Amino acid sequence: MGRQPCCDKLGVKKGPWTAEEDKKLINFILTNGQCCWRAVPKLAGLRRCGKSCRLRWTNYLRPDLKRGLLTEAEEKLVIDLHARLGNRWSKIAARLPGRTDNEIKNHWNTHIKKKLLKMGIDPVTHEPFHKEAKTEESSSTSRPDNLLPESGSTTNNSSLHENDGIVNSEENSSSPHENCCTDESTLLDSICNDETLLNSLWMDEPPLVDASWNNNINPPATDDAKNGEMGYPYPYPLWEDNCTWLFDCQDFGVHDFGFDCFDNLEFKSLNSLEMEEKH
DNA sequence: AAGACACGCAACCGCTGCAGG
DNA sequence: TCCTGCAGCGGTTGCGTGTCT
Repeated sequence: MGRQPCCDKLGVKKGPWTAEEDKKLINFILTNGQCCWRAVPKLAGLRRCGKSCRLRWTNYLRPDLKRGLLTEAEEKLVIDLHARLGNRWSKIAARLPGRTDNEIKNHWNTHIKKKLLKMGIDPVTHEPFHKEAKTEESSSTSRPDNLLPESGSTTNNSSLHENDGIVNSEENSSSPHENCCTDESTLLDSICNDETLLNSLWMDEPPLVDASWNNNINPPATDDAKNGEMGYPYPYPLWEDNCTWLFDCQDFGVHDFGFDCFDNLEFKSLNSLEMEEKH
């Protein structure tokens, strides 16, 4: 329908971001918050597509991001969530504070998929291959785990819990986890038997960590948020806790950017300034 | 030491869903 | 109700880096 491209293709830069571009984007978002992404490149003085800016921010520059490989616990959680949600990486990422959908997707494709294949588990259905072959013969009754109902149908969480092939104790007797890896099964079981966690997993609400960012870098105020919503074992990433990334200069010299202003006090005042501006 | 290959990650592309007019 | 524009999502690609021969 002649829809405009998301950005003016002419003069829009592609490829890896430079430190200078990162600096501009960070500066802009820290002072203005996340507004209309389409307008960001212009306002921030970047020759980038708004989409590209959003991706760069959410996947790389966001200060609440955890860096480094997924922990074993996170990996297990990803596996479990994938069994329930399928390739809905953003939903999965929403349950893993500090992790991005892209990161999880990459990790899945490069690590977890291979692991599962090695274990003889189909990474798509989370069923052991031999079992899958069996069930395909009498397929009408079986349902791949990744075809679970949309999260809108969360009215009967307990029944889901009981009936889900992954957690079903009956199913566990012939589960891939037991066959292939007791460590995996132990942890998965512990996750799956955690009613609170499971219920929360079926809720369609993202954890507060994301909400905080939707609210433009303001740290959560509630104790719930600090303790980790839904009883998550993960420490809730606070802005103050995570701003250290700026000083780590992990991939570029933040100090070279003139970001020395980013000490805790400055962050706090910055936050309060933003709050004032909004009111 | 150097070339080939494999791997992992960042970024892009195209599609979808949603909100506003 | 339809159309349009936007943000967001998931699949895919390409490049940088590490490892092997």
